Amino acid sequence: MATIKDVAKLAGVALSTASYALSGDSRVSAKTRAKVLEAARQLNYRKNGFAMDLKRSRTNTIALILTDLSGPYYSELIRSVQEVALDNGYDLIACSSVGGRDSTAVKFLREKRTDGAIILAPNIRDEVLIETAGPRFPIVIMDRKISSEYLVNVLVDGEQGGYTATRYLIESGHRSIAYISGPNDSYDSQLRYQGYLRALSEAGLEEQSKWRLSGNFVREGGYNATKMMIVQGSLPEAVFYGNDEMAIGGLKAFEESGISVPEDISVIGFDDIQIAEYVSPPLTTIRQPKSEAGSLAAHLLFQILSGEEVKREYMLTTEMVERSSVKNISVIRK
Amino acid sequence: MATIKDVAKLAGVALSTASYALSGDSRVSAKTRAKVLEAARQLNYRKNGFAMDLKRSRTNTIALILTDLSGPYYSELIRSVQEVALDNGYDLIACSSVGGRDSTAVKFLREKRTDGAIILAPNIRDEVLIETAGPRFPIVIMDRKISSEYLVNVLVDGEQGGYTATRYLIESGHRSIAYISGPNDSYDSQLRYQGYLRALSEAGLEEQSKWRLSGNFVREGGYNATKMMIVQGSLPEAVFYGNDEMAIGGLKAFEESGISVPEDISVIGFDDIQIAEYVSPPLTTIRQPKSEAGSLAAHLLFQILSGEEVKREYMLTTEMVERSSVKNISVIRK
DNA sequence: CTGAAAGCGCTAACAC
DNA sequence: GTGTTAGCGCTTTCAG
Repeated sequence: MATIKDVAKLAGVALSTASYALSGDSRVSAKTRAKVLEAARQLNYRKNGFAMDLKRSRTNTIALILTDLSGPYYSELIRSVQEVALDNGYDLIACSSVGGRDSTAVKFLREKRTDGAIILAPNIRDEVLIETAGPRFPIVIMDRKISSEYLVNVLVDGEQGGYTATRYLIESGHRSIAYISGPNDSYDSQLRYQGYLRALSEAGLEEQSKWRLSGNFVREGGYNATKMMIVQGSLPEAVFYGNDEMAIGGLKAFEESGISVPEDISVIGFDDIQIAEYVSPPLTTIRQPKSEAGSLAAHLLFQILSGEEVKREYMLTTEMVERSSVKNISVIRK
Repeated sequence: MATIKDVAKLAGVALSTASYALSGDSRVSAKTRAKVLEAARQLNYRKNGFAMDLKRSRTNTIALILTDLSGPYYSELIRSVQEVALDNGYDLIACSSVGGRDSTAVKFLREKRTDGAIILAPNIRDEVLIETAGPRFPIVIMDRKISSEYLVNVLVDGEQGGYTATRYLIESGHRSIAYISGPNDSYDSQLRYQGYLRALSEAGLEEQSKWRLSGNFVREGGYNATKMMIVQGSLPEAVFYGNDEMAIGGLKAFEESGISVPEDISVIGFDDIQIAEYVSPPLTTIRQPKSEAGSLAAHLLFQILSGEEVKREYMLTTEMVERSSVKNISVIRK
């Protein structure tokens, strides 16, 4: 691999001149620059990124850390982060946190291979984040609330969202409402559940333990939980799925059992992933402001990087999206 | 930021001893190691990844380069690449190629910030790839066919897939079949189109130009193209969408217009993305072996990295997935 | 087992 | 304008 030294030698100039020419410094004459560029071309010279980063001690790159690089939920968010990064002239890399403490994500964090990071990976422990963040390495956390210096939280009000969803179901005349949760240790799932409970108790309704199932936030889990409810024989009037993926799994389970949504049972999801409007029936759900959250997170990172002050916590709100998976049965009741 | 030098000083040992201790070299005594580790802890020492990479001149990281970090199609593929990378003790980062020659992807490629790369980004030009690949930097290309030293192709037989899809439609009794294509410059779209044409001509059918529309491989595009066909007034008996996303958009357009699938018109997609079986009706489609392709690509990369010889090109085949969006009307014809 | 020293490839003073 | 030089932080010979 040719180095800048080789280029300088071939061009017959000093090392630094080559460096200047290559980075377009105005000091070098056009003629010299041409010579250097030509030499670089001949040698198929490629600058070594690490050497540069090491020297500069900044990378011009931020990391987006995700538990799983796949998954529909993240799509919009990634896109918005991407956009903001590009606008700011920064590069963005996505790393996965699968593998726990040996994961790429943790390694990149610990070794500070980027200038900052946005975290959406519940499996990374709080301490790692707290230890890693610093005045020269800002971190924006989107998947939980941690109060610590140098850590900024961008959150979505899941409690309110859970409350809104449940409330909507109740106002549509439903009295028995199941909640299919995400993983038990999920911050988001817990918040939504709190909201669900609040709406229930406000309406004088009691939670029934047989109607609290876990679906792990995945389609398959929603499907299984729903099947289980069906097999048990007693169905609620409505079910609130902790996210859209599980709701979609649930829809399939209902369909397979000849139970029609929303005629026989109402369904509401959470997130408003892109596919939600394409399933049948189109899914009524609680929209999370994914793009907004992503943009905000990225903007905050760049603000910190450029020395501006930002708040420690930002709370975004959800929004009800009415489609066709919930039926208003309050009239029938009368 | 504390450096290894500070650690060595605090621990009262030489620089190299600290380095050895930190990397677990067996040369240092347990006692010394403990001293060093303790000093590192006290200083909250973090090794500088770049310095290490620079010295070692390898990164232990591979890059997966995607046009768009989002999108459902990639999910499974990413997951399988991830898995193989983890198994091989390598890190994986995903970079986007949006932004063309200024994109993160191109920068990482040119500056060789990883040990190798897997490409799934049609917007990166052939030359960039050819110039970048080398004996010390293997590249696996999944989105087109390029013959060049150091470049390995992992392809899916789209022509055969397009043929199979169309053939299936014809055998189910359909005589007029539309094709909704991806972008015109898409290698994949072209291949599928070739297969479509082959099946058509083999059956003595003619392609009708009014039934060749472009949907750009996105849901919205499929929706619009379908709407356009509907507005034009004359519908084919079946439509072959270049990918599932467009087919799902099409399904929605049909539903909105009161045209029922598959009773009034048959629909077939391509890819078999996860959601395909959850839409209504469940989508009949051509399955691309996404996980297999991802695993293979990653395995090849590691084989090359460890000095093994591999073939230049690997071709994977597709598979028909029969669900409910195609109706057999051949009986009716008789 | 430990320590001194030589760079990895590059940038950025600083002197000419 | 151009060249000399001192490191960035780390690994790794090579002597002791």
